[in-house]
Amino acid sequence: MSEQSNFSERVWHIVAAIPPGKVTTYGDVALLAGSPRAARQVGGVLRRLPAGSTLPWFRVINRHGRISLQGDDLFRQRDALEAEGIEVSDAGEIALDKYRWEYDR
DNA sequence: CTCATGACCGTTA
DNA sequence: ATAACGGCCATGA
Repeated sequence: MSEQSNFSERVWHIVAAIPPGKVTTYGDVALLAGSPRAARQVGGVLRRLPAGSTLPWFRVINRHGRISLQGDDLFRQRDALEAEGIEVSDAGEIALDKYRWEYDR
């Protein structure tokens, strides 16, 4: 009965399920949301999150294991990840092999 | 309805 | 390793 009506809602549910200390990619979220080619739109959804949202948007990075954001947003995402034990280089690189979230079920 | 945008990705060089 | 290019497609104006 939990049929999600639209892409944005599916993205919200998936991102909300990423456990602390883990990350996933835009492409993986798109895949789980049922639109394998809509990785770009995942970023669009996260960019338009309502102010005050508690969604852990910072646990989504790109396929290279790098933070896609620039400038101040890059620093904020890096700090949020480091705060839960994820190692991030100054350039914004994360070891996907080590921190990638495996969705099962 | 059309059009522009873009927190992406795979391929190619 | 980096960079350019084209395709992709949900969203908002």
